[in-house]
Amino acid sequence: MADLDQIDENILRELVRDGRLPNIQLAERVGLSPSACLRRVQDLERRGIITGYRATLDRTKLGTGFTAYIAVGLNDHTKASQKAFEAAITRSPEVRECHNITGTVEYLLRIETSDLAAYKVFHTDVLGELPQVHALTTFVVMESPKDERT
Amino acid sequence: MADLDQIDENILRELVRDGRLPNIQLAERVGLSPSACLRRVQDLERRGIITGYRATLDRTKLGTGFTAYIAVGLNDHTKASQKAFEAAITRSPEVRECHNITGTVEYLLRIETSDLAAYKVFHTDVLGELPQVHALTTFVVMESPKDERT
DNA sequence: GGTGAAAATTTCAACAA
DNA sequence: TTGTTGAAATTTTCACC
Repeated sequence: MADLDQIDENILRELVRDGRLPNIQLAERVGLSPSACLRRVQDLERRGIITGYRATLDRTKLGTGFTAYIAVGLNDHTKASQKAFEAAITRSPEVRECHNITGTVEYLLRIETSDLAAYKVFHTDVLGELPQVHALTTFVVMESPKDERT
Repeated sequence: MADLDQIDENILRELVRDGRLPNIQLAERVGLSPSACLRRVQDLERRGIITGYRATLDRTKLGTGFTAYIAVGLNDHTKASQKAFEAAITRSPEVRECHNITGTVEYLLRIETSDLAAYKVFHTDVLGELPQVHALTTFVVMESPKDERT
């Protein structure tokens, strides 16, 4: 699986916190020379443990300030229904995440749109039109006190 | 609000895709000189549009293969309760996201732990001990057919 | 894992459109 | 205001110990 020592874990923690931390400073924080540190980082990348680096944006300052989660219940639990639903979901850019969950409903979706009006269009014209969908419960995100989505 | 031109949007798109893209290459892709490009990136950072950079990890290769969402209802809706709850949540590394939502409950949390046993410990010993918490509903993530968390 | 040096990049002051 | 040039400061990278 992984097999990481304490230093590797420290490296990951620092890079998740700041993906642009200069290798020199990273080395200092984890107690290695820059070259040894770089070698470890490159190893972590090569092994697929670090999958990439991303800038994180404040989406409220861009157009896409509206976020909601939707719990979706399907009419039945057949594989065919699930596949059809997932296929439709995958095509919709408003859907940023789709999780198949345990519980009273089958799916939890994260939706991002420019505003409530755009959300309503998606809710009605896209989700409302899917024959597999039985119940929709919307939770509008008002604030995110913590958000460490990677 | 934002007021971004096409070049800014291109910069953001590239940096979300690869937060470590060297400024020289970024400049080339958006059609600017390196220094003009750097100035724009620094502006975007200063204006809070770029909020940071993160390494993204393959968590299945680490120990943290268990993911669940929890809907949390509080006893009351006072600001004090919310602040106390959010403070406790922020300290817990298992909590990767905390969203304040509309609906029958107040919060939706995303929890990541190594396995179900660790999750149970968190559920009982951390969340169960918070005096503000009234109701907890767990949704275990079985699969994520789409996941574009940034 | 460390050292040291070459290659590459970031950064910024001065200048131009 | 926005972009460019050029050079110094910093960082990355790698062969060798």
